Amino acid sequence: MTESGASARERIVAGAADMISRRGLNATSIRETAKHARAPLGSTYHYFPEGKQQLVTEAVRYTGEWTTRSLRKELQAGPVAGLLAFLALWRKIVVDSDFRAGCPVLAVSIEEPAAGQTSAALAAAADVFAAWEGLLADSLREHGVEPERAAQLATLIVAAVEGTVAMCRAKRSTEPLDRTAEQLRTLIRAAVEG
Amino acid sequence: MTESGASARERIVAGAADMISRRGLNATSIRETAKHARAPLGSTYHYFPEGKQQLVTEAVRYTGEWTTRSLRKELQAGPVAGLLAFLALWRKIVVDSDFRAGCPVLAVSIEEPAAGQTSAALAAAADVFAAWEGLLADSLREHGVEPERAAQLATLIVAAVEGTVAMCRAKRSTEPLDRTAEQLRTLIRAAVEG
DNA sequence: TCTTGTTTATAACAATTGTCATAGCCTACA
DNA sequence: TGTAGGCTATGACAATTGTTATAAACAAGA
Repeated sequence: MTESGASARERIVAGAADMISRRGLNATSIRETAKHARAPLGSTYHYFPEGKQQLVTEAVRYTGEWTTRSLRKELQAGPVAGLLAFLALWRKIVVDSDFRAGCPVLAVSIEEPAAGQTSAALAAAADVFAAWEGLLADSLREHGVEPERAAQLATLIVAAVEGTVAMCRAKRSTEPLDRTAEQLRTLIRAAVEG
Repeated sequence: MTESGASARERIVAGAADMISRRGLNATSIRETAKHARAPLGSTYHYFPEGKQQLVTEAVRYTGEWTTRSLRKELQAGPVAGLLAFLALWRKIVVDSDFRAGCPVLAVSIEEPAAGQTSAALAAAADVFAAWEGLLADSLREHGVEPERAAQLATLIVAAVEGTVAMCRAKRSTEPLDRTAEQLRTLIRAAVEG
């Protein structure tokens, strides 16, 4: 295994996730992904013999893993802290990219799979959403929120964050994030205390 | 002016909006848009001399117009009724398309404009979001919600709905919409009554 | 050193993309 | 009837797409 910094394979996956988060799924070509990772095109099909579908699926999972790790860690300080960290994570991506990048999981979710077949990448996206919701719902329940309300709130939080990030990109402003953050924070606080 | 049902121009715009809502911006080609509208490719560049950029921009505005019209009408019965109608509108699109279609405005928002230039379509998307937020915030204020809270709530609602539609597509289920609907409804009710 | 398996390097393929040009049709008005 | 202008039809262009094939370079173990 040849290493140069991270492995070439990992660089390709991470680069694909970044490019998908900017341009969307279909506008991200394997050639440019390889170039972006300074890996040759041949290597891409060596590492991902099932082609683009496989690469995209792994990119979604990759994004899911590190965001989930971050969310789980921050939730140890309670649901409000977890929410704020989750928001901060996406805010950084949006701001650092000058409003050009967002969430690759969302990007994959809104591009129709090719005719007839169900997409592995889409299933991976659903899993990531479910993981986030699960972590948030668990934390809320641990802080006294009844199960059904916790599940509803978790879904609302994930959906609102994803939608807000997209709105920030369109408006080229972080104001939507500020507003959503404020409302979600008071909402969680009320649920936990009530 | 040759009419066949709606004008060819309008058919092209509406078809483009539908295709973008399924496949995303970059995967929607002008050729297929024309075919989908049963219009010749030549006509597309006749009606939209500025090319794809213009067509996409008009598709976003088109979507914005009829959703805004619907939202404004339903809000006359109060903010909760408006919310429910807004949710029902998107639910119908998601369900009728077997979880393949979503919101074209969101789709345009998350695909990076070509290097350096700012995209007219992206600006149109921002306008649509702002229009929805404005209508919701106005209604909330009219029902006694203080201005800042109304604005925050309006942003949260739009973001949550957009995010939820995407989650429904990934999961191939309307459950996210059910959960979000429930939470947003009680949230609005509390704000209006409080 | 020789050999085996991983990685890279190139080239080619059919298909599709946005865009443009040009020639024809076809309707409406004089 | 004729003529102008909106619309259609068709074809071409360079570029890019996903994918496959093939051969060279390379690494490490025998």
